[in-house]
Amino acid sequence: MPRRQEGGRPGRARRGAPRIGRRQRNRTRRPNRRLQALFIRRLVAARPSERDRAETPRLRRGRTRGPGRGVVVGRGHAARTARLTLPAIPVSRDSRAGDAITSPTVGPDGTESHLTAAADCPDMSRFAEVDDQYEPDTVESRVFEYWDEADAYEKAKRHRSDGEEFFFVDGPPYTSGAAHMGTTWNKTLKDAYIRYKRMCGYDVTDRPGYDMHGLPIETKVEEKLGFENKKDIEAFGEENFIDECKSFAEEQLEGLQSDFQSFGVWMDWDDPYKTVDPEYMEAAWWGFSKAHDRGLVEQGKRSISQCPRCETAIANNEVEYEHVDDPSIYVKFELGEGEDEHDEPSYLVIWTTTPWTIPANTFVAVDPEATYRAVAAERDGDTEILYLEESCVEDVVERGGYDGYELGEELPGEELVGRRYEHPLHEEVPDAPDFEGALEVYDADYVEADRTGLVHSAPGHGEVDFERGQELGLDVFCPVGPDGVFEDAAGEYAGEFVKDADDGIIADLDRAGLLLASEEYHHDYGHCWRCDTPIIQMVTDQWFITVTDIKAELLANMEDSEWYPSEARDNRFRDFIEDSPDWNVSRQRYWGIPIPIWTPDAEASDGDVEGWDGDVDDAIVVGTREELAERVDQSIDPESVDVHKDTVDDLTITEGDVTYTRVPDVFDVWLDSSVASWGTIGYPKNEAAFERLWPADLIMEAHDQTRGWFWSQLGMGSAALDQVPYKEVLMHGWALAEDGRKMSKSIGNIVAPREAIERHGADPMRLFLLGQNPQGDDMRFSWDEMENRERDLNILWNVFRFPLPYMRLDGFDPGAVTLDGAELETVDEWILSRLQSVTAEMTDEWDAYRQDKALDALLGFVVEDISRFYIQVVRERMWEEADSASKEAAYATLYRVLVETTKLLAPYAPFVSEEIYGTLTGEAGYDTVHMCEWPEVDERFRDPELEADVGIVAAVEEAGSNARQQAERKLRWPVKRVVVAADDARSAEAVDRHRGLLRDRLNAREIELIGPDTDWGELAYTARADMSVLGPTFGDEAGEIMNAINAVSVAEPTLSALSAAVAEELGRDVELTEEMISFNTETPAGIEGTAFDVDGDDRGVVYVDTTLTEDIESEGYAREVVRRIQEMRKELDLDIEAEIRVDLDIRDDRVADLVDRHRDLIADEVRAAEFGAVEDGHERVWDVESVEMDISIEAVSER
RNA sequence: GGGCCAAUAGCUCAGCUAGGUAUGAGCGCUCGGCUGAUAACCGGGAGGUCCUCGGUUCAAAUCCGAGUUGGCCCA
Repeated sequence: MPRRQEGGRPGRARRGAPRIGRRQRNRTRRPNRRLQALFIRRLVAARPSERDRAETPRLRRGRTRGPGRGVVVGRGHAARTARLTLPAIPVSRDSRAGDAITSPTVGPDGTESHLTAAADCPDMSRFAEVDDQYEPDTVESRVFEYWDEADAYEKAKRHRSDGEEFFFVDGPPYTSGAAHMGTTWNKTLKDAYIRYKRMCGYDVTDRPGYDMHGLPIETKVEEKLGFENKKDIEAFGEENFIDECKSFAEEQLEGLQSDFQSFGVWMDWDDPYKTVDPEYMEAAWWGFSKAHDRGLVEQGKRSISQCPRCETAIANNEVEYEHVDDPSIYVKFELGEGEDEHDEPSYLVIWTTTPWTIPANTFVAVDPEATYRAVAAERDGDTEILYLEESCVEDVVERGGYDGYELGEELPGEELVGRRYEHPLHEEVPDAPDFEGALEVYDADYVEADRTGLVHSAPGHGEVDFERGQELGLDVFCPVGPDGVFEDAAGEYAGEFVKDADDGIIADLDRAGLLLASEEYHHDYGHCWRCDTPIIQMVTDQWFITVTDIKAELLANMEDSEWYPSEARDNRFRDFIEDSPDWNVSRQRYWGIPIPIWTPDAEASDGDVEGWDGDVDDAIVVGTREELAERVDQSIDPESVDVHKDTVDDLTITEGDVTYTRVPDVFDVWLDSSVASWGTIGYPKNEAAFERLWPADLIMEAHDQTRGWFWSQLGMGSAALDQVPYKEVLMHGWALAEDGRKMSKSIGNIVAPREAIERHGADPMRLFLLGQNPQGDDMRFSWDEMENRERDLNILWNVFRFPLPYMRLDGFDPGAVTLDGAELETVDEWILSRLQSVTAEMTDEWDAYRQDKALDALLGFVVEDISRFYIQVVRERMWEEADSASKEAAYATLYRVLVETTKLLAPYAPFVSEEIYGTLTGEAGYDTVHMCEWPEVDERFRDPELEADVGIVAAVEEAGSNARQQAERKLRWPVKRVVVAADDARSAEAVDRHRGLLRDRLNAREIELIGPDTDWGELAYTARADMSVLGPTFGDEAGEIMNAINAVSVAEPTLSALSAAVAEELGRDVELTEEMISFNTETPAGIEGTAFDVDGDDRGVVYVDTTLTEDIESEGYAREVVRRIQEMRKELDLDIEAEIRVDLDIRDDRVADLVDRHRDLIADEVRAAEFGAVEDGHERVWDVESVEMDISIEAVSER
């Protein structure tokens, strides 16, 4: 398969070129002895021209080491460079070259022909030497470069261009700051699922998006330019300011783009959708105009959160709550004459933390159901009547510093309703509400029996006050301007910033004798999320999409989307929809999509025209740039016009006598992203794509988007198209810091993805992130876990590089030596079956959006099955020098397993997968592993019975190792026999079938099997109680009986024997049944035994007979000697093939004699040319099983 | 202040929907083994108030209630 057939640039394609940029290592790589032997043997036969090439690996040994980690050149990677120089073999997209191993071809010369000498192999780059150690950064650098050279992303994408389309929509991150761990998790998930879907054959839409408008950027730019408020912006000029915002947003975008690319996200980085592009802005206009067509747009007064610095409404979810100290005042509102029976002055007592809202007080609210008391409170001989909710009386009187009080009449809240009172600040604020209906007590459902039980209500400010005021038909009085400064209507307070006016208001109330108590209150108060200014509630004119009118539709549409996890949709999301108010989409700012509404303007019109009366039917809502160009008085080009505020504000529309001017507001930035599902495909301009793709197949974001993007899309989609714009939602959590709290600057616990990549690499970071449950739960960041993932990949790396030297030397050709022709052995069949099971499990998990569980299965397979079992068992077969069917089968099996594993890993760790895949497949594979098909289960290799067998055998082996250790018999010493007492036929069967395997693994001379129906002599038995049976039967006594059953031991495993023993233990008889107990065997003396279990179920016992015989001792000691000599060879840093002379002095004649019997074995293993006196060699005295051995060695060549 | 979610070994988490001895998993730690993948691999061991307090039950990590801490959302 071609990889950039124009080849490498000069000078970089030489095989064996010095490698730079690798970490310094102490160890040097030594070719192993068998490899040396092979070389020597083959060199003899090789022609001179071939010899040069065959020697290449030797030359590499002295390779230059580069500087430390971090400086990466990566040109020297043998696989890559070789690939680049080789002639290209064109491969059509359908040729499925990567699957050659599944559709085997037989070599032209029959099965023997593939084992050619390395020098003859045309494709030696395959199975090329790789780094000893997995180093993420060098792998990643090489792969980045390779992707670039090979156009890997484009190829992978093009490869699926005929596939079924899958419309993924990227939720656009906001372009401020750099990528943090949460965004990183999000993008990594997206990347993984896109890769997975591609591997499954889909043509996936992968256009990334960026949210680039809005107040956050405005405030950053204001900061940069040193602006204080809107007046500075006006002085600077709107156009200039918008330009600044645009370039700032673009700058931020670049930072994000490179961050996302740094951890291998493959999206269409050359063509992201940007909410600031005219084409995208048009999508918002279009959606809004559709909502207008349905009558869902209106202008109206609403109580909103206003940032007085930014001078705009901000969304509730843009309000951040912070701890602050505010005034906490109790104020007496004097009842009017004749409003009650008392002669003393009477007051309604209210409590507030916002004294500045008192000028706008319009009514007092009570709970009609609650009980109120008239309280005669006395101070300095004066008595006054206070009306309070009864549970609040004591507290208020105490705060008021009264000398004493008497409880007067008791009355339900509804009896207070209708009473009139005087405005407490009517002197300071002459315009204060006193209109019809004002200054009265009303009932309201927001009243609680808290503080005083009476609530000061100002419909010009508070949200609930406003709503109740509307219901009651009360006028709205709000004497505050958008900048938070009191206007003229505020009387004496005019010109003062509201918060600054608090003290004066409190003083005035005090002077009027209306201040009952004044304290400080520590609580959470809303602040502007951008500039940290305390927000104020006030009523202003805003534009709304009246989503409350289509609430039923929203709920019904919501049901059309599938959520993972599903509870999120049915709880949080539904709740939010049900409670959501109309959507305020207007902002009184600059950097946003201008609201496309033009209203009749008396001043701009010729002749006698009235201005707009607020009826939205009289307004013009423009839906597209085309329409704009057609309707406006000025001449503009719809293709090129930028529709930002500075441009469109100058455009007018004239129809008949009436000239319309644009409403100056811009959209709430949440509206921008709400149209992403059609904005990203260029709708309304690009209708074809919309028809084909919309709605989105999948979106995935964190749970904060329930109230954000999940909601805004549903609202906008429903308003514009009466449909939910997405089919599936994967809702993940937040990235928390190691301490379990959210990452935040103030706490200083932020971990940037860059830091994680530097410390452990992008693949390990991705593995960590993708190993987290993606459904709803928050993720707890952990350096430890990331290190573990790096270690997992290191194991994979070792597994992958282990067979390479052998395959390379033998010229293994996976195209010729296939599984179908191979004489598979049991372990081969087993690992292939495991591969099928893991593939099946992973596919299920991916499809259920639990890629984390799929990853667990994969890593378990790599670590447990391949590394700890298969490789261990198969090593000897690979060491064989001669060609053999067994070796071929091992090669073919391991090759298949590794390639498939790499594919399964590809969505998680795209870098290391690429390198492994490239090295394994060479020219025969796809240009990138990410073009591969997701592995399918090959039923031919699936053998659940065999998997169960080996599971049992592995359990027996583990137990055997345990028993060996208890007997203090090292694996180096053979044991006479291993007895397996199987509890069930299935276990016996498995052991019987795999005796040979067990014998090897346990270094036993013999495996003896005791079937389930046979007792083995000299065994005692213990019982284990089943609490689920004991509990219901014995109730209170169950625990005690359980302990007794577990404690006793009997000679035979029968109920009667046990009953007797338990009765004795307990001191009384209990009636036991078979169901209550299960018997376990107990180790007899002299022989060590350990129970083995499969998935927690005991299946039998393994006994290791460690009786020594001369034969065993002889081999055991000999191997001890070998081991010591090998150790000493290492200490001398001898080459593997270097021959030595050994001087062996064993200070025990019997042992010396035993060892001597294995002289040949020792000589062979340690490459001893001779035994004899060593005078000036390396000498050590060892203690082997309490026998002193004096060993000296020296290299013979040194003499 | 309200809604939703979480809390289990030093770390990251299973187990909780259908209550039944926490032989929990991986990693880490520790002791031992292996030593031709060796910064790999294998075995043993230590390590838990299952956040707290109540309740239901013969029996609660699991079900119920209250609280604590953390997270998200909303005020």
